[in-house]
Amino acid sequence: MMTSPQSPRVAPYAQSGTAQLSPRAPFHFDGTFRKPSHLPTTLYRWSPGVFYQTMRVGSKLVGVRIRDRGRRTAPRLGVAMFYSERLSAEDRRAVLNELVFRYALDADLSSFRTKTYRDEQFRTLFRRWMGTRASTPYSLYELLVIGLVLQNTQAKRSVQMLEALLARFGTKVRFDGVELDAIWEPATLSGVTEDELRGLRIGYRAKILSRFSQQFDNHEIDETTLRMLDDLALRDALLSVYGVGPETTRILATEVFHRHAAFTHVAPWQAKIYSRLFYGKPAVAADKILRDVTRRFGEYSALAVHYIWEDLFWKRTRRRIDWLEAEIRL
DNA sequence: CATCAGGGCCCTG
DNA sequence: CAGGGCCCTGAT
Repeated sequence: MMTSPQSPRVAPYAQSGTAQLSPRAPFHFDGTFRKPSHLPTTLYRWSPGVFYQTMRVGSKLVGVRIRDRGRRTAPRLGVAMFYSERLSAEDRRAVLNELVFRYALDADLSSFRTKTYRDEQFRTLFRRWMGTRASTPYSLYELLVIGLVLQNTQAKRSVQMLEALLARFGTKVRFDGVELDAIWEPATLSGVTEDELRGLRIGYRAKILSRFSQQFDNHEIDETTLRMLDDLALRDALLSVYGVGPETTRILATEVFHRHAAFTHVAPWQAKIYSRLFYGKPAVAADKILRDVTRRFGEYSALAVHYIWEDLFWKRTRRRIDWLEAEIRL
């Protein structure tokens, strides 16, 4: 068994560029940057109107602060970038372009809005969150790592596995008074054996992590290429990755690739929750839920469900929801 | 103490 | 196409 050295800690970054972004209206800042149903990690930090994360641009690991500088109908984001040295104009541009993609800042939600505002059951909820993007701060590789530690366990152990991996392979980054962890690059794991990974208590996931990391490293999996595929081809490509099944594919397609129709899978524990939300009863079959939601929201089924799901978990942050606690076990 | 299920997926029959 | 097994951990 190996010992786990502390993750490298880079010297505090200085501010190295600012910019403004203008998302297409409507844009909901907190709905987009805070996802209360997601695994809480040390990889980002949210508080109302402010979001911190890191982002890799080439070999550079850049700190990013995003602030709400507008309104829902006239959105504007103040972006500050932090790095150990001055960032080139090209690097700054790359960060901004990546933010536009990761948060779908130019998404046109007008027909989604029209459709959902006609939904009798949830129109108030859709009004409350309109402008929220189905998004994630993570790259494909990073969300794959998160998805991996989420598999076949409960949130507590997922956090523990992620912490162990970050302590061994991650980087700590300090900027603007915050300290965040950053996920390693795929190449970092190239010389690492499966047994060594198992030593971090990630179990059978070691094999999966090794395999897809290597595929990223040798560009067999390439996020930029995948972005250009149509929904079906993307789904096939993701499903073909060893260790990636229907649930992880749904998450990646929706949140990394913004495929708003990607409501393609309902896990049993989720079915119980949707049953309550949509039908007001405890146990509607997953395939019925899938059919009904698809018929109801069509090409926006994944985005619509995202609003409804996150709204529930927002409520949970404010007051205990007994029936929900029984289903999720954190 | 032993047993079991968990925010999933692979593999076998 | 259904169901057992997988690493490990905390709950029972």
